[in-house]
Amino acid sequence: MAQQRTKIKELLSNGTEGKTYTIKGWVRTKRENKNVAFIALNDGSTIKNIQVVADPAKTSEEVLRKITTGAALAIEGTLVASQGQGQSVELQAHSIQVLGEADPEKYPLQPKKHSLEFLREIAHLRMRTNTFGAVFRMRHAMAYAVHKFFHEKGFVNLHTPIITGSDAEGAGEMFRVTTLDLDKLPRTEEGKVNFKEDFFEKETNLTVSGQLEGELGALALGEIYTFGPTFRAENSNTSRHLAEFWMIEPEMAFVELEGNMDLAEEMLKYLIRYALDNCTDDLEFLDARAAEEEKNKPQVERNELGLIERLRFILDNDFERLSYTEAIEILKNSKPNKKKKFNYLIEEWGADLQSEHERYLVEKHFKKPVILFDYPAAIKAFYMRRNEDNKTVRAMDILFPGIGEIVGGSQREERYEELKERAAAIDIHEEDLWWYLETRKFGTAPHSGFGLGFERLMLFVTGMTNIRDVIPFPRFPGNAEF
RNA sequence: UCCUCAGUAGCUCAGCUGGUUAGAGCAUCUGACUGUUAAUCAGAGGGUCGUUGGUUCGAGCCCAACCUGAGGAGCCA
Repeated sequence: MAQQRTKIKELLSNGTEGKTYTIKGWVRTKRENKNVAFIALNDGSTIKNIQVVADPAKTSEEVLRKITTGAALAIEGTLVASQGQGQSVELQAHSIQVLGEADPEKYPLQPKKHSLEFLREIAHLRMRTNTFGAVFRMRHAMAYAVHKFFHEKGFVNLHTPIITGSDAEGAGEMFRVTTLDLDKLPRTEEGKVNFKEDFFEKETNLTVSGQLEGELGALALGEIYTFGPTFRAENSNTSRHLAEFWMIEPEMAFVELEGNMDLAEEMLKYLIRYALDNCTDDLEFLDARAAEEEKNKPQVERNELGLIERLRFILDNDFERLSYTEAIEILKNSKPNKKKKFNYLIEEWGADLQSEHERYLVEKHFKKPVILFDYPAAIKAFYMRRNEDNKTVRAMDILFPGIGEIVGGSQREERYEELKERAAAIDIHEEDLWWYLETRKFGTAPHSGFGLGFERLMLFVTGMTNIRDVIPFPRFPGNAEF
């Protein structure tokens, strides 16, 4: 078996009939009788299996017995036209080597449908299934497409820190980073923990956003983006939140809110087009899978469009852009509001929108992605650019059907005095954020950016419905297994 | 964190009004079958009914607490 292995994807698309190949992979199923054995082998390079045909007369009984679902095999054989129906070519095995057995009594993945909940509990093995193989191949394709998109547009990939010393953004609970001995914490004279003795000689946490550092980059390099892990210690138990997730945060100098919205829409469409163009096999599988799931849902909850149709729909339609104020008007006059069907009724300007309101706008009223902008300052972050009306800020959220908020961004407050004032109003001390404020002192300029939740994009693109199923090893309250 | 629902074989589930020895499909194993497609047919093995406590002559079923999971809400990406 000196020959180099050929990946199954390559073999199926470019293999030459009559030639000898070596393939390596894992058994999905084996079917056999006295005269012939069929092995469906998968190596992860594609969702497709190759059918290996083995002659029981030429294969030892011991080897044949060890070929069970999950076993790793190395096979040398000749690629031939298939005599059966389901595939055009198959590999006629000359020799089969069992690299690793998988005890069929104990191996949890058997050739049958498993629930996603069960597979989540065996995340170390779930990537061997069709569904998760497809999802994680697509996750790679999307990550690659993100870098490709920004590279082509001349953005610089800026690596912002994962450990941060500023608790300033106030974007929720953070994970503490420390090397202090928790059993013997050093104390100050007032009895508080003395962080002067900690590794960084100050309190440090895992980042909740690379935005503030990203802005520093944009105000030097022009256009930057970050793409890295982000951490929130919120006690969130939903199908849309993770404690550790990946976020893409572009930041552009000399760009105002409209350009920001343009970039976000262009990017989302680019990524979705990339999926349609490059992940055909996996998408077709996931499309069929989602259609199967739909059948089990009551009529009212079913999607009007299938997965691939939904992706095409995004490409063919402009996102609906409307101000918060316009959205409130629509919601105020909507049927569910008038008939008091909303749990939270919309009565006046200034109310924060609930999930049910966002869903109504996206799924019922406009039936396409919606970009909401110019929100009340009171419900948005301190760093967002204040409008001339003095009550709204240049914020924008992109809402997607079935997912909700996929992008959140804004034009940033570039005026020193205004920014300082707004930071102080929510008790952020100047000495903690001096470096951020200084960019407004020296050569400040209008600039904008947003954050795109990578896993939320993955939900949309794969048709999966739980965010824990689009990241290989999900982190959420009470769970850091694997 | 809150609300709702669920936890029975490896997996997905049924289990009547509380009543004798807890069932099915798939998976696994054995046998049969000359090319199968999650093969088919026949048979077999497989259970601390989430945990703890309670009610009762008797609990898979009723009650309580806890644990785990799902859906929804909040926080947000």
